[in-house]
Amino acid sequence: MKRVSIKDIARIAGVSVATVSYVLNKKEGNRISEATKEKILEVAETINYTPNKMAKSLKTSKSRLIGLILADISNDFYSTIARNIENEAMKLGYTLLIGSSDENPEKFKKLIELFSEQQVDGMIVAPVVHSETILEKLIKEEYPVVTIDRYLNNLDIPGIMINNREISEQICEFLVSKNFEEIIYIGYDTELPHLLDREKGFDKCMTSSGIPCEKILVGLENITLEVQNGIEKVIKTRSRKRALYFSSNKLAVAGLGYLIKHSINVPNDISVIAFDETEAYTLFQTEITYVKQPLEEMAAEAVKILDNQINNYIPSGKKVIFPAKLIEKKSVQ
Amino acid sequence: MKRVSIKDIARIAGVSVATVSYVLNKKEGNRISEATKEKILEVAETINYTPNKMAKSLKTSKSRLIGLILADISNDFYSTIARNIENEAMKLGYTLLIGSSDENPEKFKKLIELFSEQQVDGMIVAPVVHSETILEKLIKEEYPVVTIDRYLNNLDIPGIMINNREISEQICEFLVSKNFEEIIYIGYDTELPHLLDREKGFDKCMTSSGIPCEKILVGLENITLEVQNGIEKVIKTRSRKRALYFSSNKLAVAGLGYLIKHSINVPNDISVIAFDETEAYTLFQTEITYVKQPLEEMAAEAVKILDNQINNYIPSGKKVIFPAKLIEKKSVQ
DNA sequence: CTGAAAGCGCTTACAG
DNA sequence: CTGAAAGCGCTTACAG
Repeated sequence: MKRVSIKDIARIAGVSVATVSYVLNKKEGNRISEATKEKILEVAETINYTPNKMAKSLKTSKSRLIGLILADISNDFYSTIARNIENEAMKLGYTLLIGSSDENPEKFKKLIELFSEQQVDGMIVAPVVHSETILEKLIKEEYPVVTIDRYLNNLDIPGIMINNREISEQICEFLVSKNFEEIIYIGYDTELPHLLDREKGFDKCMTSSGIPCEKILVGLENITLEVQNGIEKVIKTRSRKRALYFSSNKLAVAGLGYLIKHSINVPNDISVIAFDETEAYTLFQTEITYVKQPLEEMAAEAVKILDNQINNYIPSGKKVIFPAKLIEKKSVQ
Repeated sequence: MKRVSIKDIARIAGVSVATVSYVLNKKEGNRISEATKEKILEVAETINYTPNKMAKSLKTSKSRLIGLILADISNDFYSTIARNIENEAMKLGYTLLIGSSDENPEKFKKLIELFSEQQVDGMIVAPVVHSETILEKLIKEEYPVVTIDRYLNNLDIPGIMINNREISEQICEFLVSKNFEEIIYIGYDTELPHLLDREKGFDKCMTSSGIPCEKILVGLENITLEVQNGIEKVIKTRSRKRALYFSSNKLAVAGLGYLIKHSINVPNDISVIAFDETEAYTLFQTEITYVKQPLEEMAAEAVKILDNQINNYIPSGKKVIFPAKLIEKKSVQ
């Protein structure tokens, strides 16, 4: 795999590497004669020249690389974010490095280090718990970083998120208005602030409404079993008009899987509302009422802010908050 | 974002950059005294040194970067592949660049060029139609490339795939053994060889069995509508014992969505068998009988072969063919 | 045990 | 209109 370089072009065309560099980068501005210009382009073409962006990056300190760290690229929700970010990044001429953290702070840190050694111009990350230290180190170095989906307390990094607490309250108010006798929140047992916000929204509304409620909180992994056991236990008590509120797509899929398996009809036997979209909902017997995050707009904004930071770094902890939307279908009655 | 370099360490520690490089890379082999070694490590730590992999790559011509090109990273099937490749690549110390081709040869070419300019050590790609030229160019340059999931005719690149034709025949034989009066294949109208293989398997078995069959072939995009119209048309004719054979997860999701919407019961009204796994199946009323590809093993093998090619390039068109497995559930009766 | 020097493939002020 | 030269941050044979 012998690479051809600007030097080869220069030699063959009988000019200096400087001249070659100027015409290849279209920075001649009338400096170079048409003749040499054509010659150089022709040689580049025939010897099949591919520019070495590493060398360029080394010289210019700009890599046109962006690092993206999400919890798990094989999760619907994150792969949709990744895809939208890919599209936006490509538009601006960036190439994407991707890594999955698996909610593991060690892995998260490892990825940050890997990407920063790789000289990415900036990163878009969904931070995990206990990743404050590594992120603080990054901002101390004025490394452009933007968070997406999640945020961490006391961390001044620009971020893109939704109005978690408010939309959660809205969901609950919506459920309250339907006169349920019991509302069950299925969430994560976690310290991630954006998830706690969803829980807080639930708590607040439930307290003020006085409707009996229950919470099933599961670990971030192996959720299927925990969710199903949780639902089973709660449902065993005497029959009531109940609603299940799933605070993520994965939780919803786990829960709906249980309902299907046990022939529990939605919404006749129980109502369901869920966070996030997923293709899986389309195969469920009942169209699911869910909370839609504007992922495309969020991705676009994340890339835009990151690009701005890359071009002109300004310390900032500004959060851009997108309103999520409750999409009413047929799973709540 | 001022970067600290090996030079800074050398200056502060009062040694040469060569010495610093040796201890940082653990290539001292007794050359360096414990004292200077410690000193260097200490300085590196305190001034927060991050190695510049680009500079290293430039010098060594090894980037430890792998480019991954799939059709669409937001598609379940591909994001699972991506995740598995990520895991394997990380184990071997590679970092992943990712891009989606959207089945578009121009985009595919663009990504290949981008990645090769970025000096990736190798690429794992799911080639699209009409991507022969760009891939041939790559192999002429002895650039390590491995295909996954798909392959192209007359293209000598190592590849990982499943036994598409054989498993498709098996599926059909399985259906034939169930005495269906009509079997309907839902596939893509495409030239992609691995998909044609699935169709050929179907054709062969159907011809020999003599059972009436039908094919619904849809374009690679906007499949939902086409699949649903196709099924609707076929189903209108007088009632028979029918089976639907979906040749991809996306087609299956589109088709099952139609069945759900029209309250067509599986397997009582119609049987269903599908290629690939997807989370969505778990929310369908009936457990879907499907073809499982060993994606984890395939990803591991792809990375392994690529790594071998990177370490010691050998022109090869060898295909590693993994057997797919028919997982019998309850959607065929 | 350690350092000076060349060089990877580029860009870009500077000089002519 | 064009080129010589320095330098980005590294590695590595070579010399001592």
